Amino acid sequence: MAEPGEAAAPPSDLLAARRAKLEALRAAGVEPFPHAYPGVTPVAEVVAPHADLPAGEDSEAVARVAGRIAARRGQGKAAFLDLVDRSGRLQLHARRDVLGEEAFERLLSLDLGDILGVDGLVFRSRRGELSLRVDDYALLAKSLRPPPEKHHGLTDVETRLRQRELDLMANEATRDVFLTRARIVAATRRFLDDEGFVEVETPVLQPIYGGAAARPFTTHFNALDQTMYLRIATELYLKRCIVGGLERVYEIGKNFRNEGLSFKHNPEFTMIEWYEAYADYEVVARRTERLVAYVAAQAGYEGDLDFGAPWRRETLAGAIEARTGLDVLALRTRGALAEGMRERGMDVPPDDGWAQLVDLLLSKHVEPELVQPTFLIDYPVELSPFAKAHRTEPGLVERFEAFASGMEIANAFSELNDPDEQRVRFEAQARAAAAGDEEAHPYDEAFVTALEHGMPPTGGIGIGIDRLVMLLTGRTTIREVVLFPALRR
RNA sequence: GCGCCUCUAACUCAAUUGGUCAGAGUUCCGGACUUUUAAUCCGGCGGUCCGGGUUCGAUCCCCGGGGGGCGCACCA
Repeated sequence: MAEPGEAAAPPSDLLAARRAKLEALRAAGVEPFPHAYPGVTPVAEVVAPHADLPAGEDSEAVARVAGRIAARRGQGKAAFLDLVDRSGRLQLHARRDVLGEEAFERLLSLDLGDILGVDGLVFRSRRGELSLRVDDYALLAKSLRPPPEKHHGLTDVETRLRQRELDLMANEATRDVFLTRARIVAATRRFLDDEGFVEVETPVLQPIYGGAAARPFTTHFNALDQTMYLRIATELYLKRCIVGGLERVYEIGKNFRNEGLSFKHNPEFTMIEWYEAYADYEVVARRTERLVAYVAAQAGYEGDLDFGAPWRRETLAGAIEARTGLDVLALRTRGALAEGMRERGMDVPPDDGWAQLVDLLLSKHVEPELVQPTFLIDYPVELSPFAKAHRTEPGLVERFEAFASGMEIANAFSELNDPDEQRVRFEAQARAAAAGDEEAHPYDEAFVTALEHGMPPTGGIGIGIDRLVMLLTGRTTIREVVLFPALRR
């Protein structure tokens, strides 16, 4: 790989040849980087109306298209070029008797990867390919580097991720993923907007982070000479919006967590959180089912996951017992649960408390089994500092997480709105922090003060958009659904 | 952070497991060709991630470094 800071410029005369052409074009009075090319029609819209045009016949339609030259097949006094734009690919037929010798030769001297605009007549070739006869053309931008291999595309994972523009250029499947991602986000907004939610924007740069168990990215605000954090969740500010009376709010945005990379973790990732007054977690669960089913349909999802409501529901404790035989609610001390785990031959991390062991059992023995969309409900309070106590089960809170394809995709609660109880929870987190838990929640007095003004009963949820996109596009790593994922340097 | 694997032309791949074998296709250059579509045909340019070491000789072996992949750890 190239050294940092140095252009990745191999000593190749491929580059010199392209630069020489650039200068030759300028010398001939051709502007290689013109300002605009108005009136372009996507090639898919050029092709669509002519499905019935017989082979070998001209239409009466002319069109202006633009895109990148992807292939060229010379024929002496004529040539075919393939033009690719966002919507598809279209064959061009250039003829010397139509263009004249100079324009024809100049067109053929262009390189693969150059951006070209064309006016021409729609026809179908003898071999049946819908094509455009080039009547006039303009170079719209000269490409000074060779594009990826035209048959095999670009396969090198590192190049695909570091130079996503080349991946998008060469691989239609990559373009499809990100177009689908855009549809998923748009459909999510549409769904919530139609149900009376207000989209808001809360601070990304925060004096105190909170709302999740994670280590933050830390930075410094020079003007105030104070430490700032990139948010790890939008939760606390959104609940302050509920206190303020907005009643139904959502935010789609990036969160940042200073944790490891994996197929399902990127340090910055997109989350939607919504909060609705007067709702509990059951109301939120039902809305989640409808939202995801709607989004999947809008994204054209045709895979094996059935997002139709209702999703399967299991209690967390029941799910663990069914798969390990351990009743974590009966083994309610660290010692008892650890003993039970050891009896079954499981390793017990020495520093984990009871709640961490429950979390471990969940992630090791339950989560991977949850392929079809499933809600796990009713979590231990120790794992859930912002969730309201369960109305009938002592020691539990009203919380669910949603899973699919063995991966968590959402986390929701009946929100804790008792400020005194919230203060107690923060104090417990502070003790955990003092004991060395780097992911304990910092005490957020501004949030508690807000709760003291009175927050209505509220249900809230966070859904990982990247993971949802993974499910709906059939990708198995988050890097395939994030345009520019985190890589070393 | 740990373990395993990996790095050959701009791109997609092959080869040697120490010795005139670093090769093919794409791209690009030159030539032929007015309905091709991985167009075809002829000729040409171009390379072993970096730094050390062993050796008569290293792309191949050893050490160190860098990038990447997978797994683990971490991570609601």
